[in-house]
Amino acid sequence: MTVETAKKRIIESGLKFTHQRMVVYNALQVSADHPTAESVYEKVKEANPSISLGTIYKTLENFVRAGILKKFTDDVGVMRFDPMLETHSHLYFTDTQEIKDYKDPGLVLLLKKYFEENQIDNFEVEELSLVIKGKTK
Amino acid sequence: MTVETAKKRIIESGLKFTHQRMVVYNALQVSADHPTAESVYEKVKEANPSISLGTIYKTLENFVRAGILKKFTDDVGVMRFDPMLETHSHLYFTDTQEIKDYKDPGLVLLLKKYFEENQIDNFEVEELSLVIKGKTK
DNA sequence: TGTCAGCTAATAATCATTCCTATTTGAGAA
DNA sequence: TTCTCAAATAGGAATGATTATTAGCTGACA
Ligand SMILES: [Mn+2]
Ligand SMILES: [Mn+2]
Ligand SMILES: [Zn+2]
Ligand SMILES: [Zn+2]
Repeated sequence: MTVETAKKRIIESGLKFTHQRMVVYNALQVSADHPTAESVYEKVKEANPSISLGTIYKTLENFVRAGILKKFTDDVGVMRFDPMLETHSHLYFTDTQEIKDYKDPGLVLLLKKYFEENQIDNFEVEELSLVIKGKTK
Repeated sequence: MTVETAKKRIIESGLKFTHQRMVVYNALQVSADHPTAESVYEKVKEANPSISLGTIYKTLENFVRAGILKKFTDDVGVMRFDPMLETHSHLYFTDTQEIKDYKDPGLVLLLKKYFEENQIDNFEVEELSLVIKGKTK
């Protein structure tokens, strides 16, 4: 079932279906955190020892271009890949280094409304993202 | 005058005053953009050809630790140094690659208030920063 | 069954940043 | 003023993440 879903998703995004793409796809769907290319590599390599790190990078990049994943650069400059496509913010845990999703439609609306009412001179807002740093309470 | 101000600022931050520190300090005070270590190096090297890139990095880092500068990682993962110490946001110009300051106390209050009223489960917010991407209108 | 465009593995190259170390500098002690 | 020593610097090597290159492989399709 997971295999079929993955296959379907990959093919309908316009990419050819391959074993490597499937395992990378699945690794991301089950990940709660926001894995780096390196951590996807480590995970995938367990069952697929011959896969190369370059393929991981290229596959992730292809998925981003195809709209299957998003990517962002974390606060130390490392690329993170994110299977959640809807607009959301990230919580940076300064104690554990985790990055968790924070989805809040109310906040999105609030910000959108704010910038509609308070235009910035000579600037057209295209994308807003809030970086939230803090720690476990 | 600039020299004396720089000297004063560096010494009162607890650092020894050196020529290298002065020129790096001044390069940042006059910069409108948010320079990288490399761009500070290029600028400073004109009048100080023997300064080394390692010294630029170390000096900038010392200034950050001393509270004279702030630093952040831009959207492609490169370190940026910022002489504006007060809380503010950054406008990322997707067309020109510029990063400009956007200071808006109203927005800061709005966000602060929002997160006081809408607590996040098991998370204590320490720092909020809004990344604003867009282009010249 | 043969072809060919697209994939992949392996490895080299790049880029930003940090580390290392021999040498220099300069503030304070004598 | 001269001496001394910790701190600072220059220059280059090392590191880590990412991208580029390329030769060989694979699988859909004629
Ligand atoms: Mn790095
Ligand atoms: Mn990098
Ligand atoms: Zn996310
Ligand atoms: Zn700024």
